[in-house]
Amino acid sequence: MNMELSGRRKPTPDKSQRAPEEERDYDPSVGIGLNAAIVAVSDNEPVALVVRAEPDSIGATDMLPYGPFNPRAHRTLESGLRSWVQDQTGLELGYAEQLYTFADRGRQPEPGDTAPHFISIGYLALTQAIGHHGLTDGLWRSWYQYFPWEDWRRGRPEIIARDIEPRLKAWAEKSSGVATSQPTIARADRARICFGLDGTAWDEEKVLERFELLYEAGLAEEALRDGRPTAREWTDRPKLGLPMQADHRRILATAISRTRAKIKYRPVVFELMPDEFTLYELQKTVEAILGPHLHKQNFRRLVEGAGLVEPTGDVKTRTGGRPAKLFRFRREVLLERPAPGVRVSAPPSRS
Amino acid sequence: MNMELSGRRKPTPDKSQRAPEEERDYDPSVGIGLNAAIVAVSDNEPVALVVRAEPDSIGATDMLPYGPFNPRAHRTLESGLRSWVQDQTGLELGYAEQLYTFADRGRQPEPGDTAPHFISIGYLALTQAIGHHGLTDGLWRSWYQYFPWEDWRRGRPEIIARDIEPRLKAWAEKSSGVATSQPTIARADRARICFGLDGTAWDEEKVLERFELLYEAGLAEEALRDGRPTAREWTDRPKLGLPMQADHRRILATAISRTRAKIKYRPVVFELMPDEFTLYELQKTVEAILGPHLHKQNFRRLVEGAGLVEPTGDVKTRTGGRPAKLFRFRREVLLERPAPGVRVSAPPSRS
DNA sequence: CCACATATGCTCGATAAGAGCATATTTAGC
DNA sequence: GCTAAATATGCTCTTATCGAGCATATGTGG
Repeated sequence: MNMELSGRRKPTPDKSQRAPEEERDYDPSVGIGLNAAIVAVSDNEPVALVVRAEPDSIGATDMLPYGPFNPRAHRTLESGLRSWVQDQTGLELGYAEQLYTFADRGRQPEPGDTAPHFISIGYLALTQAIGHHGLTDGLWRSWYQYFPWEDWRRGRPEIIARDIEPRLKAWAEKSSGVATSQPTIARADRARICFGLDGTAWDEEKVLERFELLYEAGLAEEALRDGRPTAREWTDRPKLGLPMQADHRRILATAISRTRAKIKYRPVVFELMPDEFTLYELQKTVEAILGPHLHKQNFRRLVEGAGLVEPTGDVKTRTGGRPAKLFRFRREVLLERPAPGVRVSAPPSRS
Repeated sequence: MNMELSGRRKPTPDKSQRAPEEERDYDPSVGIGLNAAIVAVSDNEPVALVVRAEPDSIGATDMLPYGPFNPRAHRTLESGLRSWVQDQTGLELGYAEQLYTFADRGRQPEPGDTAPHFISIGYLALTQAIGHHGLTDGLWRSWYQYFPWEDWRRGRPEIIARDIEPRLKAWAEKSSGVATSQPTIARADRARICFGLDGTAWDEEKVLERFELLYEAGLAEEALRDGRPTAREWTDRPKLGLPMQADHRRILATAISRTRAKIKYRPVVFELMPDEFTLYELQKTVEAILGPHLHKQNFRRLVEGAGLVEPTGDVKTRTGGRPAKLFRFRREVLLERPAPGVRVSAPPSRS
């Protein structure tokens, strides 16, 4: 390959600032897709906004709202994303942040050297769960339908011990063939760490690692579609979550990872809440995302003590007991300290 | 724009999986650049590997190793990056992770609708500081040369009170003109939070936010180059750090942010260390990156207590005092708990 | 009016973190 | 060789934080 960037040896020409890029051999057959994982919590269920492919077409799967990045029409990646989401679903995004850029060859159907390549730039958006009215298209679907093993709200999900653990163990047995002198972590160890097997603690943030492991082991339907070698014996296996189009499930997994991580150190839960809410509703929203149950009194102390909320003065009655005070988010905290999140520690794992 | 993705309304054609992307209007004039912020610590100085443009050419600036992504030659983004770095500098990368994808129009010289657009995918690599031998090109340069206000190792850097604070205050005075009914944070507040003004605590992780603020205020040389409106009165101002080519300084800022954050919760310091090291050397490396001085005894307790290291049995003499035990990284921790980092808390800010 | 459910305030003990004291072992200078 | 200085290392003490439980307040439904 060329070395033209080694400016010290070989001076770049006059128009120095741009020059290097223009001189390179560059492949124009790369498309750039913007993908949005739009997350909300509706009735204590964390949901993502998906668009359905035609149900009766073969291989129809859900997909995230997405569209190509057009540098002429879009000033920034994020504005391009917002415009696509608006067009496809009618939703106007609030909070949004970039997640990751995916480009693995082979992570799309019909791979091959001749196929044009696509890069997916994934975004995470947090919003309130507005009803299906207001949406021109798309629907809210629980993210646990795509990742049932992530739902620990009622204890350790059965699917892990029943469907995942035995298959991962089998996959780990026939090790990767390649000599493993490398410092790569052994398959069995990866499985144990990712899924909390053999007494290892469950880390709710490892959503992406878990999905990647299942994909690699040929246990995600997308692996079959992509023609991965290990996927041949797959057909008789139970579905491990709903598949999605292209690499969208991977993007959604990244979104869940990020959401679970960020909720702990930045006040992002409030993007998911209505203007006024009770502390218990707030707690339930956090639990919907993180899984385990939290200690109610300590949660109160934490949230109030951090100055994240202020009482509105009103109360919410008909809660089945003593009326709950209503609170609102104190936006001012963003101006104070480096605004903390809802720090919670996982309870002793109930496996 | 088109709505062809709304599959529920308008069925996608037969080859359903690929179809939507191919039908879109997609602009092929987008180049994809891979940029590497390669970080090491040499003699207690955090350094990045940069390639110098010809010194006597006009506007010559440092740049990060980079090259275009070529989907035919590169299986993944990361492998493409490794290959570019190897070609340009002779360095073989170890640890690498993706940082962010930048694409703002206007964040490059000669912007305009006719100019081709480039997307920069930034990567962070951590490595040992090998000598300049072994490098075919490029040099290690302290990252504090690009961001002098980030160097808190000898207390609060003077440049903040002398050069930055007054200019940011002036910039905040003539507010953004646009009516600020929006919940956007006021300029003065942003400056205060980013740079720890008026008694606000310094957050060493806000490296990117600080640089973005300086750019926006027209105080970064790149802003002048990009023809930003506020940059007109800039010429008589002192340089605030060395500028870099294109948006490379922004990528480096992101890399520093990520490094500072990650070192606290993942054992990534060890990527920067030789195989054997003393605890004091380890501490000095952490301090080079994070800035403030740490309490030596507690640092020992923390690192040893977390099981991150094990003694080799040897000692290092001629340290100027009692010989220090040598340690090595216990790679096994990666197989145990979700492997913690070197948790450190900032000492009371010495402002 | 009572049983019950939820909301909310407060305390207690375990643990981890910040800070300092004390001791060990070397090098440098006389 | 002896001593001062420098660094390494172990231990203790205090304080902040967190998990957990008890107690009380104030509604709803029968």
